[in-house]
Amino acid sequence: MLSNTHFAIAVHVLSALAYHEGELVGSDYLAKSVGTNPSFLRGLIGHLKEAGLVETQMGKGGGTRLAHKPEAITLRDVYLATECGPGLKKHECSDLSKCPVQAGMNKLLCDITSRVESAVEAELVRTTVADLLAALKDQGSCT
Amino acid sequence: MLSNTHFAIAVHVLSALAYHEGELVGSDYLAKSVGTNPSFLRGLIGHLKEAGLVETQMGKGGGTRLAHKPEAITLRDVYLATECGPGLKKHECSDLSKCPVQAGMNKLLCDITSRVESAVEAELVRTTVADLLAALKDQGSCT
DNA sequence: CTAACTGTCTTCATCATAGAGACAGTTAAG
DNA sequence: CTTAACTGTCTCTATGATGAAGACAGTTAG
Repeated sequence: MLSNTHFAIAVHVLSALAYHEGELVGSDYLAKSVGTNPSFLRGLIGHLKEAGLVETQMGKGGGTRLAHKPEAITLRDVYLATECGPGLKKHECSDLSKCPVQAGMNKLLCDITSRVESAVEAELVRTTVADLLAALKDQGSCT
Repeated sequence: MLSNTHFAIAVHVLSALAYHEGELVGSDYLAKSVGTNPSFLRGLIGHLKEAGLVETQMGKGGGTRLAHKPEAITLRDVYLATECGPGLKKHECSDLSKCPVQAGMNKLLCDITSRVESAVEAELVRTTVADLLAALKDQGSCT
């Protein structure tokens, strides 16, 4: 989890949108800013939209903007929006083996993973997009 | 992070070793038990050995055993042993872009990742291999 | 009507990963 | 001493996931 590139890109996109708060930003601009291609980005933005983090408008002059104030969007939201499905690699224990350790291992790993998942979310919920933007501005990266 | 299959397999291996505590267990047996191939497993065991979690003995009758009591091995140890290097996908922001959000984003993402990393480790340190083994036995998976 | 977008599909190249086999080095047992 | 049974470490290969890129229908402002 979080190894997913999507999360990083989504954070980047949302920060960019927060920077241009209120405006509709095109996927071409965003793609260039983030360093990926518009098509891929539109797919990702679709997920953010499903999660209710952004709004899009089609047609000429269309684009994407935040659906809420930057203060109201936490990185946990971004994480849940991008980390589609239960992130855990299943590791499918084949139940064929006779090893006694085998049988219950899957359940155990699931438990561990979900506890870790919770810990990750608990950490991420502490940061909002507004925090990121403030940090960026503090760094003086705005020329 | 934790998306790594290695972690799950390592947990499985260490549980198996804990079950056979004291004995030297061969990589063939372990591979069959865990459901992977001996060669790959020997590589993984090499990492666990480097991390001081297990001891190996070469030659006839050789194999692997835990280097410490199961109570003394936490999942954090396993995590650090298997998750080689800084698990974060870099996402290499190209500094060519003019977008003001661009420049400081990398550093920000690194900060976030390392905080998440700490949270993960803090959760994992709460569970030991002994806990896993006890849970497995409780489940009655030992026939 | 046209230009400028999004949303969605398909195709392609790339890369990480694990499976598998091979082989030298090591050790116990006879 | 010889043999058998291991580990440690290669290499090769098949597979799957991933993102880049392009195409195109649908939508909307002017």
